[in-house]
Amino acid sequence: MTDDQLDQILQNKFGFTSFRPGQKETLQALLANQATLAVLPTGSGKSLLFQLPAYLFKGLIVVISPLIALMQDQVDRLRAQGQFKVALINSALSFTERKQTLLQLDQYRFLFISPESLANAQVQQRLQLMSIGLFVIDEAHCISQWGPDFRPEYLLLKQIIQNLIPDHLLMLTATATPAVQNDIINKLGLKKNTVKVISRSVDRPNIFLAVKKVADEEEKRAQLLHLLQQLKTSGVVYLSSRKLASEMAAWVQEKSSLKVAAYHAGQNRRERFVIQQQFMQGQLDVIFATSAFGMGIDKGNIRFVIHYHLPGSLEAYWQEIGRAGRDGQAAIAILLYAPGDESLPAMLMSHELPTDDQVQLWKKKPRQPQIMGPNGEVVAFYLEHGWSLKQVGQLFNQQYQQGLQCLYNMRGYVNTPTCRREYVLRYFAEEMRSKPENCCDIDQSHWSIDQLKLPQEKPAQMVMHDNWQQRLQRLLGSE
DNA sequence: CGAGAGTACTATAAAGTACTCTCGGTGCATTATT
Repeated sequence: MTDDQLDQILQNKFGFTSFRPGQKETLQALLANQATLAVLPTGSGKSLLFQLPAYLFKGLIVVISPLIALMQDQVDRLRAQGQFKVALINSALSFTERKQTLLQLDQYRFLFISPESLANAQVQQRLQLMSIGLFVIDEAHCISQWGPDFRPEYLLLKQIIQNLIPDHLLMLTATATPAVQNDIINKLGLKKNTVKVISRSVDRPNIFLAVKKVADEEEKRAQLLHLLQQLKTSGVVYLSSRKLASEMAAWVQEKSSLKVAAYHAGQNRRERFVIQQQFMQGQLDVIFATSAFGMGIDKGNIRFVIHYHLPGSLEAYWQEIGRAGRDGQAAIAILLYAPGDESLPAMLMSHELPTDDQVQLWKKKPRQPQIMGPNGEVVAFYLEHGWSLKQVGQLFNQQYQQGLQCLYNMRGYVNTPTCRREYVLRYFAEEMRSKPENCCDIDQSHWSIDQLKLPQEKPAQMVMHDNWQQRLQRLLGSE
């Protein structure tokens, strides 16, 4: 396959005249039969990387996706493009729908599926009978981030890939340090030198970076309100507590003329969906969110992201602030920091590893995972899937050590005496090529919000035509 | 893990000490009995 042929497919089938940076290199690596890890920032057209191969390879294209909503998005998009041979398998499907899909799987070109559904033995047996042209892991950093302690099915992918033997393997992510890249490769049982890594700069030069150090909670609150009143535009405030997200939203609603709402996993899916839609359509100015808010959010004109709490890693921080300024216009990221803020993320990642005794006890009474504390079920999962006690111990230990290191580096960002952008890029093993005019609060110690010339959005308005009920129905299934 | 709130104790009483309690993030999947 020559360059010209790729260009032609792009033009004829997708209507684009040229590839975006990184796209062609990734496709060429796949064509050269290399397992490929593409680290490309949001907006660089990652979907094309599993859509275009439908014209390059025979066989089913399996896409692993972490969120049902993401799957649904991709499926909708493909269907809108006229590609109807698209299936998805997840818990939103009824039993009969799922059975039908599995039976007719050979009529499809694409299958979107969660790692949990893929772990199902029947699904795997069915896939064994098919030839798989391309196996894609979307949001591949989840293997490293969520695999060990939160969604252990991610760590089954290694075995599943070895069983299914897909012709091609593609891992996609927007944010991964070299350490995370290696972790992904290791946890999938691949050899580092057999994987082609394609990466582009993670820099987002249109986002101004700032840290506001405050003395305590009270000052932080005041500072937040002050900032929101100055910004007067569309943005997200991230917090690490559901309760506080709701409380702060209510407080700001009362103290200002802004239209705001909270968003976290404690709300039901309907509520969350409506809030997200309202935000996307400009009916809400500010969302007070936990880390539940983000993946799959594609709103171009988010002008600011404020962190009320310290995230546990720079990767997480960079992903969260990366939701600002997607339209390329000026945006700002502000981290509020009070002494001692490290303790909340430290707590969130402290995994109480059960003792050997407790695991032995669980083995005798397998139906009582609660004897083992918070992560008992995850430990039990690994034991049931053939891990040894020692391996599980090592896995959790490694996760904990990495977490500590990440938090340490996050704190480094807060305290860095030199350019913040330089600090972040160094963390992602990049060099800074050019400094944006408005870079960060270290370079411009007398910065002000006015000077950044953030485009002003219209204040949030109520819009009556709402066209999302159908989509909601699909997301919630027959619930 | 660790901060902050609440409670019990002491035994001149008041305020300090020691303790216990509570709270804190992300999503798949939910089919079953002793």
